[in-house]
Amino acid sequence: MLEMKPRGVHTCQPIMIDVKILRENPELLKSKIALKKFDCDIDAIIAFDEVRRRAVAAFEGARAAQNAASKAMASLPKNSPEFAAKAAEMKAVSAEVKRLQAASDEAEARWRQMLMSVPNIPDDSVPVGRSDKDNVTVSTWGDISAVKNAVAHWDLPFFDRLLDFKRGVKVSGAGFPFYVGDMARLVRALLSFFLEEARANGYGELMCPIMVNAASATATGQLPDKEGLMYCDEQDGYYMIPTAEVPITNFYRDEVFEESQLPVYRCGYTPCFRREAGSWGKDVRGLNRLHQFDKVELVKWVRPDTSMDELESLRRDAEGLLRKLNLPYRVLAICTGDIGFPHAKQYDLEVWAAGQQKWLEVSSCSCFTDFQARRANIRYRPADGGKPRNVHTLNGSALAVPRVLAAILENNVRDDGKVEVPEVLRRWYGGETIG
RNA sequence: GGAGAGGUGGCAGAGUGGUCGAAUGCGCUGGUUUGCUAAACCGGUGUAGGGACUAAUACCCCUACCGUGGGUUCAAAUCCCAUCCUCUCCGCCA
Repeated sequence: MLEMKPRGVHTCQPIMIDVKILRENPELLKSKIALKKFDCDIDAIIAFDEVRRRAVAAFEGARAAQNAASKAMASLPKNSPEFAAKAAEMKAVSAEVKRLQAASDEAEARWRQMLMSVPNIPDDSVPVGRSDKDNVTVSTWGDISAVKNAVAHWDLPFFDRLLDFKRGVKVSGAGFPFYVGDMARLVRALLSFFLEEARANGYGELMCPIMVNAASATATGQLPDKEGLMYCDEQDGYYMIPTAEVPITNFYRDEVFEESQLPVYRCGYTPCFRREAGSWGKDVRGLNRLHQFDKVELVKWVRPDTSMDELESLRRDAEGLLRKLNLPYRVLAICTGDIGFPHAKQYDLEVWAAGQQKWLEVSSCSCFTDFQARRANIRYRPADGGKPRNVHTLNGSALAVPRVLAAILENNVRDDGKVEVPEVLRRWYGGETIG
């Protein structure tokens, strides 16, 4: 593990799940979590909660006594023998309090660490399953049999000219291609289209830092376990973002909304960086899997009772892009065994790449309920004036550029070998074909 | 990169070892007064954890929190060290 210089303020509430559920309904929690693929010993955590509470109570009791004695001392004359005697007597008490405090702190730290290992509870509507084989196709759009002249995008005659992987390797390394000329313009057109659609759907745009501190990466769940996913700058303690979800979600870290402000929608375009060590070997060709790619991300902060509806509308917002691009796609409801650690529910959108005869994931729309909001300490104050509660957060790609680009290139080959650029992009692209 | 100043409650801003979770002002909020509004006056107004009691995330008790982490001390907002951040000046720079 890397030793990183700490950066940014530490969020002081890294409690991953609602402790109440843990205490009051452990069996339910256990059964729900068992549906996911993560190891997590709820019984051990509950048992340790008792240990922790005893340690905390012991320390706090001792500290209370010490504080009381201290207050009494404050009113004694400083040079009096009583004062000296009391001070001497309190030395032993002080040492004991320190010992109890250390024990309490240690228990607290270990407990938090244990809670970190508890994944989010899958929503009841999530299909039960063990692996990606059990994901459920909930809808399909477009006619994949209507595609003519389909070619894998890397076999297109202009591929090497407009997508320069070779020079990318020279300049950076594998997985860092250059988009050249018209292709660069097409990427820009896609990004403009995605952002304008997001704006029309009510998402306020952010241009984000693409390097973040450890506190941010922890809040969205990349740390502590997945640092291998990210490139990082050890010298200054920065991480290259794997998705705009990280800076955008952290935009409101440690903040409290008024209930009347919710829901809040934001979007942002960023390059995304993925080390993805060890995952190579398949999808190595072309645009399917890159170390750097461009993506527009949508993020929502919503009232808890609305989050599942918000997930549906988020998904529709992402789907709308594929429809307007006229690209066939399907929607998968990710099953309990394949769903991510912080996810309560997740849909993946997969576009049909006719040349490869493959479905490529271009979006993942997820509801995290209050899981990320707890880590990131994002709350709202209820309109009735009650205590602040955690919001629910959601996010979805809309969309990831390279695979959408691959699908456009593979599905729209004309008889003359050029690729027809979707109508909705021409406003920015400034032409009808590429190639 | 160099020099200096500073980080305190929603905001402004006191506080340099002991009833300080923290003066005061503003804001917000409840009330009194008042043709209405305003003013004036009185009161309330942070978060988290633990305990007790509960229908309760309400009341009560305790603990912690004055950027963050550590140290000194019987006792730390206050002293020491480290660190992050902000501001001003200089340098460098798209």
